[in-house]
Amino acid sequence: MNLKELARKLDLSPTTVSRALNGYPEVNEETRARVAAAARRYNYAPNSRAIRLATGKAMAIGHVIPIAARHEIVNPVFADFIAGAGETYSRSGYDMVLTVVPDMDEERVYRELKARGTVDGIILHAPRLQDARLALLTEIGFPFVVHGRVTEATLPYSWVDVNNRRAFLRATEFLLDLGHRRIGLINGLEFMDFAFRRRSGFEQALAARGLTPDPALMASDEMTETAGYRAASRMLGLAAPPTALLVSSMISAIGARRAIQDRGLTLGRDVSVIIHDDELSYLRNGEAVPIYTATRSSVREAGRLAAQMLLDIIADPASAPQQRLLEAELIIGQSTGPAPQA
Amino acid sequence: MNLKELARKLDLSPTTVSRALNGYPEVNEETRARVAAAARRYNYAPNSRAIRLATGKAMAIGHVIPIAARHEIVNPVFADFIAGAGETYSRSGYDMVLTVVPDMDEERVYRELKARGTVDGIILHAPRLQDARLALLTEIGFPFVVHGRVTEATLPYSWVDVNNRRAFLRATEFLLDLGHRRIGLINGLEFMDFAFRRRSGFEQALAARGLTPDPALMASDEMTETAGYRAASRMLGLAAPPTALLVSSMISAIGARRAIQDRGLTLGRDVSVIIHDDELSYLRNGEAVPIYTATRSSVREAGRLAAQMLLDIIADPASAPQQRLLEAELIIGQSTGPAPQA
DNA sequence: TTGAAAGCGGTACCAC
DNA sequence: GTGGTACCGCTTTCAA
Repeated sequence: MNLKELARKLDLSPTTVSRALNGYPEVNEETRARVAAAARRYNYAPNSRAIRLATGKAMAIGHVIPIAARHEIVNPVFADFIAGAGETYSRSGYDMVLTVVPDMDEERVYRELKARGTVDGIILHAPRLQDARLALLTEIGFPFVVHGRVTEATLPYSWVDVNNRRAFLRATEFLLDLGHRRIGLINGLEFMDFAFRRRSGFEQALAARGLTPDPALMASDEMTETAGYRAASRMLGLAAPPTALLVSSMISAIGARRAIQDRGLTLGRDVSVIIHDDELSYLRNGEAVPIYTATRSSVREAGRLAAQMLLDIIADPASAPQQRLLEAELIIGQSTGPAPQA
Repeated sequence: MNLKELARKLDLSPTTVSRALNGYPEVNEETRARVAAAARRYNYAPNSRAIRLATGKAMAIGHVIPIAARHEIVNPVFADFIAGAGETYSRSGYDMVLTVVPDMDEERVYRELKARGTVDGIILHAPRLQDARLALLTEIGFPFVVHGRVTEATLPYSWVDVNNRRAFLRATEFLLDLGHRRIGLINGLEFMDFAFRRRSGFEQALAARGLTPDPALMASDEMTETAGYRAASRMLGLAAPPTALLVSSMISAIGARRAIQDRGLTLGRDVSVIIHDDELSYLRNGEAVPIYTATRSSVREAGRLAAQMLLDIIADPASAPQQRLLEAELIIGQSTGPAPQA
């Protein structure tokens, strides 16, 4: 059933039917009611391909995942962000198009996405400290919002980010307050902007107490279980091992825990662990546990916001750039961390 | 730049330009070369909205995630499947549309997806033991492939699945061979088809040795850290606690590990753990660890296959239904499991 | 308040 | 081998 057929059944013109269905004011209310009833009766739904061609809008937003960051898609942070964005889109009648691109021809993909008009705008994931995509998208005039920030950007741009620096600053301070002096940082790849910021928060907290970060107690690698295991294992094998670990992702933290176990150490006695990007709700019930920070619900909220921001910018390009910094929902449980060694 | 403009520049008709670009044989090769050059020069890319309207194809596949299974999106299994499917789509010029639907109006969503022609077909995720969506999609004639199976289906349908039953059967056998007799199963919600199959494999292995499954040693809940913690904690507190745990997801396994620790037990000495849905590559390097099973790469392959299967079915509906069962890539590490108690 | 008709940017059939 | 033209199913002036 399409518009023309429906109009014929009603003995009306397609124009009027279209107007009635789309809430135009000039339609006789009685007519509108008849049309609405018929539409329901015949299960009419407007063809989205036709609407898109006629209006020149794609009614879709692209989420582009560089394949280099493919493990990224498995990252709960990414998934939560997507879930949040999806809520916004479905409320606004937009589709969410997921594109996985081999990073060799990233530029071609973005250019084509624009030229073919598949999507109206883009959410950029996994930004680097400096990221060529900003300039490209700005140049071709493609609306976009970055999930995260690009520290070394030279152009204004829109972004939504969680305050990674502060989250790690506070977590580090917390450990310092407990008396820890040798804290290991197991971080993501630090050409990624978020990882860079996390380290900066970590170092800032140490510096504020007059401490110099020990390079041996800092690791930067993919946030996989393997990498977490290796990093933790190496640090714990040092002559002066860390008494606490600050881990940048839940996945690496699994590896870190395993490393602790393999060395015959006990979490919460020999080592405290802080996990970022994690949410263990049972910890909220007041059970004795190590400390941790959580951002997962913040990230979902970031997804909702970023999507809405992009829709707003598409509706009114003059409103760009917009920025929004969310505080990480930092939750610190009751600590059973070790008495720090002298 | 659109087709008409490009044609004008070349002093050719839109028809010829279209044919040249789309590889029709009747075009003069010299002409084709000229057209190709101009297209590149002017950065021409055909408008996908126009193509879609003209051809009546959406060139897009929908992946629908029931919001009830929203944590599902965070599940590595889901993400890997998506990543695999994405590879297939980008090779075939298809888009992947992710739709998160509140399960209240699931039916409406599917009907509209069909009526509006947003996508050419659907991949169905998170199927239940019996799932009304099969009948609905079949009735409205919407091509689809299920990621997983629907045990109590009454209609033929297409699916791609990983052999969950066998994976859990083998894992259980492995533990039995080690001498374990009290094995705890921490499973997902068993109205979900995959979870049902996993339990069935578990029970089948026990039955083959004349053992009766102990209800106290079986848990079925969401695959969250919280649930994993609770289930493991409960089982370990029994008068006759399990000497090994078989856990259905990496996330629940984190909780299970934490429960083991909280009770002062040691993994690999007091308790063995098997994780499904997990891939710990460092375990492959021969380090002494408990046992585990892995399906993650199988799942990515499943995603590739399911996408391809759907594209084939769309191209030739007569080829449906198609089915494909993949064996889980079962990896069993060197065990450090406990000597089972008498 | 309603309708006729011209697009939107391609595809594909039919002539030449 | 190339071009003319009628769609695809809507939206959106412009007239009535």
